[in-house]
Amino acid sequence: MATIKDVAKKANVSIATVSRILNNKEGFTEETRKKVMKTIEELGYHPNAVARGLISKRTNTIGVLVPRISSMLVSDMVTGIENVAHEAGTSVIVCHTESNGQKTMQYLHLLKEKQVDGIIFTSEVLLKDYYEFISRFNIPLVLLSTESINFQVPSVKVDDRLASYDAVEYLIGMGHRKIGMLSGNKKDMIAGMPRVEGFKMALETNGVEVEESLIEYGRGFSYEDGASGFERLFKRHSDLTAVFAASDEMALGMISKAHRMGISVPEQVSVVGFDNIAVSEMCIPALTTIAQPVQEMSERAARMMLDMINLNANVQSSAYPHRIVERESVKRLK
Amino acid sequence: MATIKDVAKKANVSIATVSRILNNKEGFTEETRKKVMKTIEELGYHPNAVARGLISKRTNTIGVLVPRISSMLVSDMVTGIENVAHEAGTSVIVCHTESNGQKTMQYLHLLKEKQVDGIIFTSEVLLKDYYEFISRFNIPLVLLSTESINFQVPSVKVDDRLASYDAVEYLIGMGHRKIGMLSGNKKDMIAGMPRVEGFKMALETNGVEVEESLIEYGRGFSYEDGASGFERLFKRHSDLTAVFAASDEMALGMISKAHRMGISVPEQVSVVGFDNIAVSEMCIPALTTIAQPVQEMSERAARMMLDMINLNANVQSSAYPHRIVERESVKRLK
DNA sequence: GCACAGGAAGTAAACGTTTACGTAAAATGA
DNA sequence: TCATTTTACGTAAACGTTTACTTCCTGTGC
Repeated sequence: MATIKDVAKKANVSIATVSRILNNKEGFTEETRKKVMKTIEELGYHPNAVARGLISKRTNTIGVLVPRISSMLVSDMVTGIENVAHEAGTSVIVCHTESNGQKTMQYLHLLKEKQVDGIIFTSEVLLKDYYEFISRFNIPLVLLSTESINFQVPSVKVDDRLASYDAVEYLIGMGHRKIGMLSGNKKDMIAGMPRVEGFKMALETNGVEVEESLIEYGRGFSYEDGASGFERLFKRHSDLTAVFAASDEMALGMISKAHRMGISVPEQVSVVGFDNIAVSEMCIPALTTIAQPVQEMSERAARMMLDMINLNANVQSSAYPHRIVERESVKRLK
Repeated sequence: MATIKDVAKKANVSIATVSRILNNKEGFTEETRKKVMKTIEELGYHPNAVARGLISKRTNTIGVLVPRISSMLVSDMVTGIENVAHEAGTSVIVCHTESNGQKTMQYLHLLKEKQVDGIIFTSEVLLKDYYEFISRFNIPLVLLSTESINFQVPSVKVDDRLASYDAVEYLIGMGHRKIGMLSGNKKDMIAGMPRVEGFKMALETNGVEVEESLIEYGRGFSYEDGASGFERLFKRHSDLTAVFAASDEMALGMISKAHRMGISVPEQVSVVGFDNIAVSEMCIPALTTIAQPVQEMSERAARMMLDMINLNANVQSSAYPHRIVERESVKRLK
């Protein structure tokens, strides 16, 4: 395989000159540039990024940690990040942590060894161990679709509490009073708790009594959680007219289960979801949901990362606006 | 940041010894091992994979090229590959080619510069340029969910023609005669043409006349393609009782459009899809479809890749069995 | 004609590892 | 006990770049 030395020898220049030419560093004439470029072409030479990385301490690579949540959400995030990263000449290594602490630590070690320029951590609680490891080595870090309460780390996310509040208020506006909630994991401080709080707040603010039994907690935010959760919820409250689901997948699970139980959506019970994943508009009835601009947010996170890396910038966390996407899963009560 | 030199100095040994210990290379006593490990711990030393990669010519990294097809399929593939790769201590760099030839070549250059140990190319036609570039540098290559007719490259995929044949024969078995097809891109030699051929073959074999107008070609395999395709198809043949869609997303698009047109699935028209993506069982009606064991296939591809890299093995292409997943989108005609 | 600025190019060190080779001491065998 | 093998470890080169420092040359101003 041709190296910079081969090019230098064949072109009768020093390797420094070749390097300068490749990096546009001034100190050569147009004539030698042409000559060198020609022999590069002839030899089919490609610079070795590993060698370059060794000396420049830059690998042009970032790591992205994703948990085992909705594969669609994850896919959107990775795509968004990868797009802007690639634009800037940097690659992304994906790491599926499966929400497993041990595996996550393993990945962090790996990424550190690989000398990634930065890490984007998504959709999960940033544990102390993670944070300490990352900051000990001064690796730039940004959080996507999550945030840290204990540590100061730039993040990109929507205001979950507020989004949830709006969703429920929307239902109330449509005439619903008896509203249930399909929540994710109770212990999730990011997407769990805040959404429940928003739910309660919306009810209270609008003078609807809050009953704990109207909230059904799931293991996670999956289709399965939504389906089984709804069954239990409905058993307790067969008179509810609407449900707010903490994720679109849960909403889909609920719709499916309702269908099987002979309950029609939205005629008998309305539902609004959360996330606006691609399929939410593909299903029947098309899902009314809270949209997170995931692609945009991901791109933002990537850009923040790049700024931290290249400009050593002190980036700010940014809250993204959610919005309600009205489709067909909510019925207006007279 | 601590390097191997720091460790060596602090532990009073040579760097060679530290290296040997870290790589289990024999040539040290248990005593010195303990001593060295202790100072590694104290210094918080982590080996630098870049330096290691430079000399060992191994980066423990592979590149995965994915096109802009169903984000769910892509997600499953990447997950499958990443899982087994990580198991073996290698990372994966994802590259979204967006089915863009120029961008793909860019990525190939990038991956070569980054000295990846191998490349997994998915779901797309392997162009001559791609192949030549990759093979010129002797980069191990495996194809996932695609294959090459002109070049000999190990691949993992299902037999599209056969799968398609089975799908259509299934419909015939359910009493359907007037069957339309929603195909993807006509020019796609991998997932386009073969599936159409399977469709025709099944009809012929079962004594049903084949009409070209029963086939509607799309731009790709998307939801949109399915929706608009069905509308045109139905305009030509309002008497069809079943449709075979070349992808689940297309099938979903069709169902949605049918719903809007006041046509009920499966009562008036049945449909079978292709892929068995996660949401196909979440929708209403749940989709009857041809399942490709994507996760399994992806894992297989990754394992093949690792074998090529580590054992220099001469791996064999493997065809994976598809199967029909019967759900609720097909009605039996008496 | 000379001092000197400035540009083009070369030299060599450095980045953090792995590893072939060398060496001294310990273990083995007779 | 001595010769020989084995073991534990050190030395230094190599991997393919970037870059600080140097050198050489051309041109400029006086």
